[in-house]
Amino acid sequence: MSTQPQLCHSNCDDCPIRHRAVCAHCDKDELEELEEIKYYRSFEAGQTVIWSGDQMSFVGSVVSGIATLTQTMEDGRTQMVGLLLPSDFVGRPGREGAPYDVVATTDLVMCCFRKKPFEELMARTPHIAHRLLEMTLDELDAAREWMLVLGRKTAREKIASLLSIIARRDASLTKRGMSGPMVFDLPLTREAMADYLGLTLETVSRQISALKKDGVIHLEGKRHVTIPDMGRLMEEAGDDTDGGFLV
Amino acid sequence: MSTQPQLCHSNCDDCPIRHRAVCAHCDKDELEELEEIKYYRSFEAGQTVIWSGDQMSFVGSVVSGIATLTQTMEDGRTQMVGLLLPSDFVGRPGREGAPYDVVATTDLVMCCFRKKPFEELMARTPHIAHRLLEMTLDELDAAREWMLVLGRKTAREKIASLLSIIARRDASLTKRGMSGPMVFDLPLTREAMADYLGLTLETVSRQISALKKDGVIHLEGKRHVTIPDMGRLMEEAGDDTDGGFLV
DNA sequence: CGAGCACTTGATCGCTTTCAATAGCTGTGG
DNA sequence: CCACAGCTATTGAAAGCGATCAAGTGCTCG
Repeated sequence: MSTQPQLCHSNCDDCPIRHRAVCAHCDKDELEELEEIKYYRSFEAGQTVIWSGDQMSFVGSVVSGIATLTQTMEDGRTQMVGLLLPSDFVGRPGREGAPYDVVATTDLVMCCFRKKPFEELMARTPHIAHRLLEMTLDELDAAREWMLVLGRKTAREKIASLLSIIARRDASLTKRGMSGPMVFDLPLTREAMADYLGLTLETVSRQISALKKDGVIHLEGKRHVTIPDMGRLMEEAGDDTDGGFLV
Repeated sequence: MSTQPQLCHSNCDDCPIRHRAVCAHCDKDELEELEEIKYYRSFEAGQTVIWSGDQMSFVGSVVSGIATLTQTMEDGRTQMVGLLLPSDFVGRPGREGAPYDVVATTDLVMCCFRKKPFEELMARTPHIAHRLLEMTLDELDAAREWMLVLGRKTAREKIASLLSIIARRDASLTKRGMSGPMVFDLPLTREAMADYLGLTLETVSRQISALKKDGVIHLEGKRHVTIPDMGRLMEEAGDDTDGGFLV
């Protein structure tokens, strides 16, 4: 919170999220228009990117790092409602205020577009509007999957679900497959996992210990996870063990 | 389940959802194109409109009645993930299979478009694509609000939240304001409410009784609700009591 | 009048929360 | 180098809330 966001610069050609972000379908001309209204911002782990209720002056994509969307009740209870990974889009064209807090949970780089020009560009660029619709539909699917987790799964199933989501995303980013053991680092604290799953951090800790004791996962330190058998984990999550291998 | 869907016909000009549905921004020409690929279908209360996993041959709008989107786990636990009211859109252009069961909870009339032609039309009709993006963003907001309810609210707060959502929607449909007592009929069974809120139907019943005993709501029969003080209900829901009066 | 359905209410159980203590790690300063 | 603060995480014990199991009510329809 004490340091200012830092500015840096980069090029769309060697952008790591070029083919997955909101600009994925853009051709050369469209990309040039985007370049004119774009700028990069960096945030440190823990920094708040956008405060709920604030006016939003920009929209943009996560380039690297992880951010969360959270809602807070008056008495302090909080629920995470979005987990933003590289290529995910932040902001809602056509809306004024930000409805949720956006917080960087790791060091974060964002590719930002000034909101007004972006909206105008979108109005005359079907490639962007179309891609944004696609991405919004994906987010809606993820939110609905998440609702099943929140509403109907046990604490143990919730943890297993979250681990399997992170494992699959990690596999798709690093392009390792889903056969054989999967290894990754948890990008979230126990408290953030609790906010994701509608649990307390104590319950998260207990269930992770239990999964470890039962051999469903292995832990090195607090964050480094190995999953020896992905099918086993998905059974624990209460998910179909078959199908769903394309991410 | 025993009867077939019935077909009927109507005109866009006197369509009750003309100004709110996916076609809201369409001009005369666009509307004519839509008319060519549109047809109406009726469903009886309890009928399944779309089975999860099926190919979808159409997309469309709810004209009248109420439908639900639900997910089911292998062991039978179910979670409602969408509540479809008049003007809401069903289906996802660009996707093949249906990810959720769509069930009519009341008698239902839908305005359907054949999927393939609709997708083609959408590709060259920004008005439609733009409106669909707007509606999808609204749905995403609703889903995220819902996630807070599922993850962090008590049973009593969940019931109060659902009642306040239904009350507000009813007020916006019937164009009565939110001042003074609000009166409406519950469109959901106790079981459907439980599926919506991630509770059991017994808990729903108990909490409704409790809210009634405490004078937060009045009941005539099982379904007819009067809310003497909307502010009080919103306090019970754990929501901000101020602001948020535009629906 | 009885079957079926939606709903209510009661008693008990058990999972998750709450409260509390402790461990392990990192960075700071005497 | 060690003491200590601050943070994250683990673990234990007890309490509470919602689930489960089980009757029972009231209504509609045949």
